[in-house]
Amino acid sequence: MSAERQDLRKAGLKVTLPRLKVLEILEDAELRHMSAEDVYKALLETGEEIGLATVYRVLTQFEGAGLVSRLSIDGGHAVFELEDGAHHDHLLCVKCNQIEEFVDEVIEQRQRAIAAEKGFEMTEHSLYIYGICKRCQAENN
Amino acid sequence: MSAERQDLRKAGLKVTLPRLKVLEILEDAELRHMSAEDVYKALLETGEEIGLATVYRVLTQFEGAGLVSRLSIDGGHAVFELEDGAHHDHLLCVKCNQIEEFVDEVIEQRQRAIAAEKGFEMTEHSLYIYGICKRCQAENN
DNA sequence: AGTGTAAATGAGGACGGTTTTCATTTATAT
DNA sequence: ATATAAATGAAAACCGTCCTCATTTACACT
Ligand SMILES: [Mn+2]
Ligand SMILES: [Mn+2]
Ligand SMILES: [Zn+2]
Ligand SMILES: [Zn+2]
Repeated sequence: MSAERQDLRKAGLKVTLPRLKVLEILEDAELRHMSAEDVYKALLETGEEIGLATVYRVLTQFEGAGLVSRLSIDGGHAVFELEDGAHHDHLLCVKCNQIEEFVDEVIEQRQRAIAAEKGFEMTEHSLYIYGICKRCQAENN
Repeated sequence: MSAERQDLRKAGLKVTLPRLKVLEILEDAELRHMSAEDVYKALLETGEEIGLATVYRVLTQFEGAGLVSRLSIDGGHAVFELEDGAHHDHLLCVKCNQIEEFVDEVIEQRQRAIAAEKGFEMTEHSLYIYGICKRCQAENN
């Protein structure tokens, strides 16, 4: 039994072809961060005829099961990535849409402190740094 | 000439009734953070028959003119607030949708440092802390 | 004040990403 | 194998936001 089948079973999800294929796409993709549309197109390229609605459904279920996490990018569409258990935040290039990741314990700590100061019971946070990546600076000058 | 008229003139915008009324709503509202729909409903309550499309247009123009700023809340609709020149970030209650503001220089600094480390030319950032506010903790236990 | 002109408005439709509906197919327990 | 609940695909619905275009309005110049 493949690792993907086990992952789905553990997540309490029936092992179906769409779920297996979506999981494979996410694992094999060169891009770590993919929109539902990206996943859908990648499926078409491998010859799988899976509907876009199913892709959305499966990704949402995967999120619920903790297999993937969803980024809500400023004003646009959602982006999904395989969940690896370790929290991180994102840098987004506004020119080429490339996404980089980072972790900063100082920021994490300050966030907890701010929530505490305000009497908030923090459930999560979302931090995006927007800018122009190194490559786009060089190219576009 | 009212302060609002001057503000509009300074922003290079013709002084029209919809723009004056939207500005008044934002200035007089008990809530500092309002969606386009909120503004639209507030206008209806004061008896002004201003179309929702116009509200969106005016808010977008105000944003362009630096009179208001727009928050893009996780997965939902945009929220607008009067621009006061000083950057700040937000805490959002996931129960009652109340919004609080904060400024943290340590976080601001770390963000700049991270962008620099990655070779990014930072243009902006968005930081939201989600949680349960003090009041909702007390009520909902 | 009256007039011309460009800009702004309102109504309704378009739009894009996402979700829902419902008839059909499929996975899994027995 | 069979039964049954769950999953799927196609198409339509949804929702916040933006656009189109005919009409109205603000403002500059008499
Ligand atoms: Mn990531
Ligand atoms: Mn604010
Ligand atoms: Zn780039
Ligand atoms: Zn609350």
